[in-house]
Amino acid sequence: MPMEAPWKRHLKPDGPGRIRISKHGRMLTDAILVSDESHMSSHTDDRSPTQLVNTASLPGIVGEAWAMADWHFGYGFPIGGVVATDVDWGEQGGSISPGGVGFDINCGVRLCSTDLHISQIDPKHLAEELSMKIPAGASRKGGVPLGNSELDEILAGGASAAVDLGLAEARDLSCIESNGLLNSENREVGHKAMKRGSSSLGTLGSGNHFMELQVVDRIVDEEAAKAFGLRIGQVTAMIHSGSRGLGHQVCSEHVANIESNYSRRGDSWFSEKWGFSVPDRQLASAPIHSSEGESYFDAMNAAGNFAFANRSALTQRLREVLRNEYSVDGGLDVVYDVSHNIAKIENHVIHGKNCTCAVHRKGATRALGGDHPELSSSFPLGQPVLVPGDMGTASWVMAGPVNGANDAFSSSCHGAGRRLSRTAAKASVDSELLISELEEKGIHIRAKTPNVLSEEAPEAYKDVDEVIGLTNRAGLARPVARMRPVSVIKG
DNA sequence: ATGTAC
Repeated sequence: MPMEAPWKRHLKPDGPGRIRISKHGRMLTDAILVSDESHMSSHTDDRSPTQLVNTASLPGIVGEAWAMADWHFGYGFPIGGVVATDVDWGEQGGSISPGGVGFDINCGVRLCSTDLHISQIDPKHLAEELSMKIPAGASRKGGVPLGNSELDEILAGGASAAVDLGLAEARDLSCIESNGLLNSENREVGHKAMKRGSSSLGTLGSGNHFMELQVVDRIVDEEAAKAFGLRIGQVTAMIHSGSRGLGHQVCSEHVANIESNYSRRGDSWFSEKWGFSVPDRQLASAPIHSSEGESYFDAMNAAGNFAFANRSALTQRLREVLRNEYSVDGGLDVVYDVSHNIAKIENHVIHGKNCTCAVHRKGATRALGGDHPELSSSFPLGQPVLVPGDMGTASWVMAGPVNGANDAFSSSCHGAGRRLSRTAAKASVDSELLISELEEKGIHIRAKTPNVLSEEAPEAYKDVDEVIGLTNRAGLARPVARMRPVSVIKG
């Protein structure tokens, strides 16, 4: 008989949509799962709450360790995890950990609105056109070739550098998280990562990445939907992609570098250099003000800028396709663009005290209140929170609070969350059958690799509507509008 | 997620 996971004896309901794991063992803080009894019981894998519990022992952690409603198993940290550390903790600051951000640095979602009504488009034809014009799949084929100086401009300037290079529109910038720009002073991105970035800009990638045309099929919050420029029957476009091989390379190198400072000590991993101890080697972290910590943070931001530019370049390709079909570009505007794999320095009030902290969001979306200075009064009803579901069901737009911050360091879920592992999904789903089933539902899908389709099948994901409901009940973000897919491009 | 193994 396998031993029961210790956290199971420390669970207690903590209001609607929240289950608290009280501090026990090596935890420095409590942990909170956005979940309820029925949602909990649908999870047969105990490993991700164990991962969440492990993160609560990161040096310098503040508040609680959170798992958003779409939590599932990840590298060290659970996906859906939100962990904040005090940047002024100890001699060199609290933890910064590459595992708390993920391999696809600044993977994120962009939602675009159009002037088109669903009755004006031919989704099957557009799926075909998009599949020919949007570079997708694991290769870099079709990406924008960049010289080293151009690539460095992107790493320094993010989405605005994409505008300068003619790969994006200036009017899009104010509708991107952090205006599409993260501060990277040194851009210490190795030559391998530079090479991988030299021809992958403007490519979708593989796995759960996609470009999708959708139709707004439900409005829950009329006022916010109107403010976001959304209405029933309208065609929208959603792009889910990240920093491609460049970000992956940056993460791999820094994971290796930081992990190399840890060695086994009893049942945990210890860094002599920093006096840090973590229960899992994959949680390896460096003090944020150490040279390793600063170097990772700076390179992570550079890779994050690449991801903003990548989603910008993909938007431009989408505009070209629409321009070919209609006289103009379909009136395509960016509603918002969010990151769901990033660590950011933010000010928060924790148990009544102000704290500058490094908020790690790994598979979690920022959800700022409408009065936050960054939104500069453009979203008075709360920051748009973009939640892609699965390709056979729907995606959602939510909104952060009207005022102030939510309890999870202003964070929300980032998707439906995986129910089946990639391998389990591949074993149980026939991709040909899936294509015809989706076609019958009016969803036209084009994929570079059939295997990806099985991995991404609707049954591989949790019910997105349930995840949205939990997030709402937990008081993190409120649902605004639901979009149903009609044309889907996969890698 | 990923030049899905250097």
